[in-house]
Amino acid sequence: MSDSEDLATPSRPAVLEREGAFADRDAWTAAGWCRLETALEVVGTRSAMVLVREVFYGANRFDELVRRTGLSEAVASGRLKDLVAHGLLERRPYREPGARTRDEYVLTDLGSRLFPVVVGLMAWGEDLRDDHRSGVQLVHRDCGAPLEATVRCTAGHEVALDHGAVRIKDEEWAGGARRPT
Amino acid sequence: MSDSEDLATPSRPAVLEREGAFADRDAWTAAGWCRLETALEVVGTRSAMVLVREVFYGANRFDELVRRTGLSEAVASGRLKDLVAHGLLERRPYREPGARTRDEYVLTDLGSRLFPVVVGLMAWGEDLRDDHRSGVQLVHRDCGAPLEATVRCTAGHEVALDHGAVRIKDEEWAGGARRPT
DNA sequence: CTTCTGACTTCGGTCAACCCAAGTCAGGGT
DNA sequence: ACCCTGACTTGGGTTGACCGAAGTCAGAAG
Repeated sequence: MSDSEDLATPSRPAVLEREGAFADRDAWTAAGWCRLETALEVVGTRSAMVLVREVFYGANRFDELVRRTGLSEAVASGRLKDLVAHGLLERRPYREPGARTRDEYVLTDLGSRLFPVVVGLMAWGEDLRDDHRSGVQLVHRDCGAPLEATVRCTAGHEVALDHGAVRIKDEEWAGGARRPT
Repeated sequence: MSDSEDLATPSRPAVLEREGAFADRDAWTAAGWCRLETALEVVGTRSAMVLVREVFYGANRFDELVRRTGLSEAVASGRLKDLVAHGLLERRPYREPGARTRDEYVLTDLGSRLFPVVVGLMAWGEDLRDDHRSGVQLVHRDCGAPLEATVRCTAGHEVALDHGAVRIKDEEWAGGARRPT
């Protein structure tokens, strides 16, 4: 399809292909539908992300999380509540010898599934600054090579951007509603 | 209960191992160092993310981006400027027959490297809502299977959370500074 | 019982991220 | 020359994300 205008001709970077109803540029707005926004409501803030990061790094206690994230206690406290409420973290009691029992925050399964996102953002942050030398690095424990996030399909193929496609999940069902939340 | 103070024993979810100077919980604060924060300064807002998403979906023009993201023109305009300034997007002129030349926004290489992050967030958003039926779906164009983001090392091994480690990239160099930002 | 300490909560206050509505501005069409 | 349209910009206002400092509160130590 020679795009009516000549705009498809010059080296245009690869993007996702639109399939089905999604192909019609105006029939659909991903606005309220895309789960990206759902995700961002929970982890779209700096405080949420750095807290999650620190939990990945093995910090679990309130004071440790506050100190290592640099957040204020108020924000840390509030955000931790959110993260627990949304099921990313779980509060569980612990007790140091000679101290009263307290709660620590540990990753749930849902929380740990953010791993690719965290890795992806860190890797991209390096690209952004073009700084692959300073800062903190994630590596494979076994072989020492740095980590990166990749995209693949559930069938196991690695998928580059120009081999991906977007579509509406359940067109039948969605067709009726035709409206974001 | 056995898990009063022997807090490492009970089923504790996997996290990253801390290596080198990073092993000392107090010697280091990732605060200003972690590139996660660098990344979030640029794409940490909802507006930035949804714009990037729409560009991945093949929207390039201002009005289209505004309409499909649901952002106000003012926010879209400002954010697009940021994204161009940071090198995620590139402005390039186009012209429809019988209209004056305008600019459209296309992904740069840097921008397209956010692909795993976008996929990861979308997949995680589904887990969060436990809704794998409605909304928009990314699939492998060739085989139709849904996409997911995974973590692996540059040597090609797939890396689960409990096989990853954190460390300071250049301890020699960083040791002198010992301070964020 | 009192003290101490870690984990919060509450209280101002700032700044950034949005919104809607109403301009402005540039260039092709007529 | 004038109009129209798409791409912004500006203005006014709300909300949400943060901060620092000052409480509160529960329970082990003394």
